[in-house]
Amino acid sequence: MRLLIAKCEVVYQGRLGAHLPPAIRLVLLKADGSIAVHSDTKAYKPLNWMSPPCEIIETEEKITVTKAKGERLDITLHEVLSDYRIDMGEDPGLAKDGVEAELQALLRDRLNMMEDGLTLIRREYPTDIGPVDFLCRDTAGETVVIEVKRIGEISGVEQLVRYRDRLSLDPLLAPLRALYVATKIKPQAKVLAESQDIRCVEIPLEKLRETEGTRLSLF
Amino acid sequence: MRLLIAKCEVVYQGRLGAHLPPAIRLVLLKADGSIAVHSDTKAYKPLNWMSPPCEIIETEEKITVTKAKGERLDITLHEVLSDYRIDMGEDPGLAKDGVEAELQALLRDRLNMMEDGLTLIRREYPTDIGPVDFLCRDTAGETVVIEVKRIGEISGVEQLVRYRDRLSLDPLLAPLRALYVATKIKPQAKVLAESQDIRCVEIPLEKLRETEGTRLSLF
DNA sequence: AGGTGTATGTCGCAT
DNA sequence: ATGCGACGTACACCT
Repeated sequence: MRLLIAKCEVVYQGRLGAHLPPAIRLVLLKADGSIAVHSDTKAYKPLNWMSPPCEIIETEEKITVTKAKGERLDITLHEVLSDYRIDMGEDPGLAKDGVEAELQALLRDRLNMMEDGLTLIRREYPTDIGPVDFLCRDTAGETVVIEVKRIGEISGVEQLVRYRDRLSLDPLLAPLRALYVATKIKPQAKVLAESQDIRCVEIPLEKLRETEGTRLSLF
Repeated sequence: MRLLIAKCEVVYQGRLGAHLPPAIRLVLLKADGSIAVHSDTKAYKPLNWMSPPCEIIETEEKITVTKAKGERLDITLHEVLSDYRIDMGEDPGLAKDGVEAELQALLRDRLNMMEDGLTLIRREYPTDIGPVDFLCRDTAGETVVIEVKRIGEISGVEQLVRYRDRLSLDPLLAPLRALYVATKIKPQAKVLAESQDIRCVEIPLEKLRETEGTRLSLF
């Protein structure tokens, strides 16, 4: 990694055009071939950047970065205040939990936490407007379309309505109803869901984790 | 701005959980009160971060960051390799040339590229759920509700459906139909649009730029 | 390579 | 505060 602190001017031309007047900034050149220009504001976001693969050409007073599709970043260095390099070695990487993928994996083995007696027809059931998280059958033999979200917001309800409408065109799946599952569902999303005859189920992550899965409990 | 390079271990608990095993990383503390942990990969994204407002408490071997809503970032410093501070002064900020705005401006003078014989009733026609990009009349005297997007995705279709539903309540505007215009429209959005009787028109940006506007050609 | 959905998305702006 | 749309969204995952 290379940390270059300099008074510089930046021009980006690509998906849009952008210009940065001269000021002192941090230019961050990573080992992955990326480059980013940071000011002392904007939290974690750089003012300008280019992600790999890109070509970085450097002279005494200019860094020119180009990408395949005609994108271009020009950094004019007016004064270099510091130029520091360090070898960081390999990064062991990041472990995450609590994302939608984990939720789905947990729920797959705990279908009964969403509703008693559900059996799985298919996970990621494909439709031509996108995949349904879970397609299940209930004890009465009705098909249940399920959308899972980490945080249940309005847009998720709309997504679910689309899936239900789309699948209701298929006579093999009728009759059909929908279920909205999230660790937390926002009040307005609940209102919208209920107005669309969609049942909401909130399952806190801790509760999911502390229980054994249905599948496991069979053995 | 402060650039801290250290062998460190990071734990984030908040909207999700994340853990970083010990390794050499860059800890970036900005004047805006933000903090970000960067590795030598991942292009412009930090591995972990916290944006302001947040409270940063530092001891010899630990940085603890907390936010109002129970978010928490713990950085354990095993070995500090470098600790550099610099005053960057005010940043003059970023000037951008928008693309969405340009697209609309170009189309306004080229209504016939969306559909032959359109006349403009109003741009940014106001409704109580937001402004319609273009409201036009066609050769048959029908009102046409138009939504313009740079990239045509499903959510744009939904937006357009809401506008059409809303405006169809106004007897002065009936009969009414909708048109979805974008430089590129995604397949799933097309499917949804057509199922809602919405016509899709794709107009590449280059094509827009190379043509003269209708308005101009009148003179 | 292109399409789709997720994100600790973030960032504005309007309500 | 919440909702909604835009972003050079970036990014992983799939065909």
